[in-house]
Amino acid sequence: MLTPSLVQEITQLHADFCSALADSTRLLLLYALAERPRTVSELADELRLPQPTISRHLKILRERSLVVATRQGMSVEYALADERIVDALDLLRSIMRDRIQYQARLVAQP
Amino acid sequence: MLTPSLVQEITQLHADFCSALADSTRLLLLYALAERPRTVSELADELRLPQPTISRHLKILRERSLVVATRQGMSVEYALADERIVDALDLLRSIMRDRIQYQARLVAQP
DNA sequence: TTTGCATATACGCCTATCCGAATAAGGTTC
DNA sequence: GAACCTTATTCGGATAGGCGTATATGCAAA
Repeated sequence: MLTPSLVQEITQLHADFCSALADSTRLLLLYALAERPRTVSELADELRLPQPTISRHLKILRERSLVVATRQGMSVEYALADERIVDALDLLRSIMRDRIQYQARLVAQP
Repeated sequence: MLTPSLVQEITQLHADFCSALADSTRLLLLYALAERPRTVSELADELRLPQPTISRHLKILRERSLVVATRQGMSVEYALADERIVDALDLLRSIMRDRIQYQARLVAQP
């Protein structure tokens, strides 16, 4: 049953997390930060994207508490706010992989 | 390291799943279907949304293999394609809950 | 085959979001 | 405090995605 409180929580889940995950650049940022914290310019170098683009995406991730920022001297270091975020993404990836395998098996059927 | 194949996979993860999850109506549909399969009109009743709206969202979920459709007499029954989809969403929900608790604790600090 | 129910699609409009380019803001170093 | 480095923001234009309404399609029962 979709109780009002569940509806409310799912609405917030969308507003906070899911809509933030709906951009491939932001997914790449999260995976890059899953390895280790990085500064803005490091991220811009690694993703080969303009620095303003990176900053804009980091702002969205920061506002929704997916990443945290700490100043380190002249630069700002970003890190994942919760390691489990990539766990959730990895779970989706394995679902996706299994689906592809299943579809490939269907095609291979005589 | 963001290897080309990882970048490729994440790009597809976004295109297939994450962008499909970036709508609160679709999240509600997935949670409704997590309980039990339902027909289009049942879903429209439960979410109190127009039938074309439900059909449009179901099409998106179906195209990305998040749900599967089977005809049952005069109506069409939809079901989750993989139960783990809601597991991933539930993981995100618990991250969200923990974050809220953490922030509440910060505010409560003297 | 005609009628009717359930679902799917088309169209037009509106809003949200992304990007590139330019510029501002915040710290650090000298 | 002036110059510099890093990061953040703003602006305009382009695009994608959502919704309501109307309508089409697909089965099924008679």
